[in-house]
Amino acid sequence: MALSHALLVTLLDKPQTGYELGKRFDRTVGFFWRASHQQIYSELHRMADKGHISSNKVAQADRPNRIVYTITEAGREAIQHWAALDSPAPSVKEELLVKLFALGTVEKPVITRLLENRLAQHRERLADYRRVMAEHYPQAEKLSDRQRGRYLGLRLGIRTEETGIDWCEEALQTLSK
Amino acid sequence: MALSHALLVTLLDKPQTGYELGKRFDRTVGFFWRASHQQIYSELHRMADKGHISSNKVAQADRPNRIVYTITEAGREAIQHWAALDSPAPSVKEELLVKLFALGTVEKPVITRLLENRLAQHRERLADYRRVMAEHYPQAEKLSDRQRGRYLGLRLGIRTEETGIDWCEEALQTLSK
DNA sequence: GCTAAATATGCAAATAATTGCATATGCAGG
DNA sequence: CCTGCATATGCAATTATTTGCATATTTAGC
Repeated sequence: MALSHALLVTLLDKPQTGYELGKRFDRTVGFFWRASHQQIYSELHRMADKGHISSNKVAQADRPNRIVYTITEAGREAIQHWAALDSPAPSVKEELLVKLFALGTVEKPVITRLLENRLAQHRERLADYRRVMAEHYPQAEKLSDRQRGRYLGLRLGIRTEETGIDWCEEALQTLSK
Repeated sequence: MALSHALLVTLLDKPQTGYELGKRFDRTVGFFWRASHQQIYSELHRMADKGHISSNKVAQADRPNRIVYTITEAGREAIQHWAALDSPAPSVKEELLVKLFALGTVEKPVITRLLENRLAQHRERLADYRRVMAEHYPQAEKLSDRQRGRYLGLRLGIRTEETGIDWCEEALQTLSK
C-alpha cells in the first residue's frame, strides 16, 4: 500500500497532523497521489501501530485537539526500502477521455463543454504552479537535494498543464470543424 | 462507477467478449482507464443484470466457450446520460513522483535508476502510438466523428509521452549535476 | 446576531480494486 | 516431449477507496 508511503514522504518535511497532511496533499505530493481525509486519518492509525510514525496529542484550549505525527527511524527505513522497488505502472482514471471515445454516440456540444471546463482547469493550475515556482524556486541552480525533488515535481506539473492546454485547444479546434 | 461506462464505450465499436475487452483496454481506452480481467468479468455480469448489455454464449469445440456481449439501447442511453455529467478530477497515483519527493532521504542513484526505466517506457509507448497513428490515421483531415474521438485520444497519448520523455531527460540532467 | 467557512478528527457502510488461485485447451519453439 | 504463451472465464479473500454521517469550536463576512 502506497498511501502510507506518500504520507511518510510528506512527514519528512516536518511533523504534522492529519489535517495538515490532508491540506499539503492538495498542493505538493497531492498532485501525484490523492486521498480523502478519511483515508488519511485511518491510514495514520495503522502506520502508528506499525511504528513508522509516532503520535503526540496536543490539547488546545480554544480549538479541537490535534494529533501531531512524527516519522520514526523505522519509517525512514521503510521509505528507503520501498523507493528501491520497481514502481507499478501509474494508475490512470481519465473519465473525460473515455467520454471522448464515445463521440458519435454522444453529441459534440456535450463533449465541447467538457473540454472547455478542462481547459479552464488546466489554465488555473498552471498559473498556480507558476506562482509557486516564482516564490519558492527563483533560482533553480542552487538547490539542496531535498528541494530538487520538489522542484522537479513542480516542473512536471507545469509541463503537464501546458500539454493539457495545448491538447484541449487542438481538440476544440478539431471538433469545431 | 465508471468502469462500466468505459466498457460500454468500448462495446460501441462492436460486440465483444470479456477477454477481447480486456485486451483492447490495453491499447485504446485502456490508456485512460485500466482494469484487470477479474474486474472486467465481474463488472460485465453486473451490467448484464442491469440490462445495459446482452450476452450470447458461443460454444466452441476447440477452445473454451466465449460469451459475447452486445450493448443495448438502454446501454446507449446510459452513456449519454453519464457523458453529460461533470467528470470528477482524474485520479492520479504516480509512485515515481512520490519517490522523487523523498530525494535527500533516498539516495540519488536509486532515483536515477527509476527515471531511466521510466524514460525507456515512455519511448516505447511513443513509438507504439506513432505506429498506430501512421496505420490508422494517415490523413487526419477526413475522419468520421467516431474516428475523431479516438484520433484525439491518440494525440493526447502522443503528447503525454513526449512530455514524459522531455521531463525525464530534464530530471536526469538536473540530478547528474 | 446569523451564516458560512475553516479547523480537527473520526466511524460505518458500501463499492471498487487487487491478489491468489483454479480450470482447460491449442500452438509454437527448443 | 516439455515449456511457456495465448485463449477464455471465473471465485474468494483481502485491501483500498468513496460516501454519508457525526461532533465541536473559531473567525470572518453580511
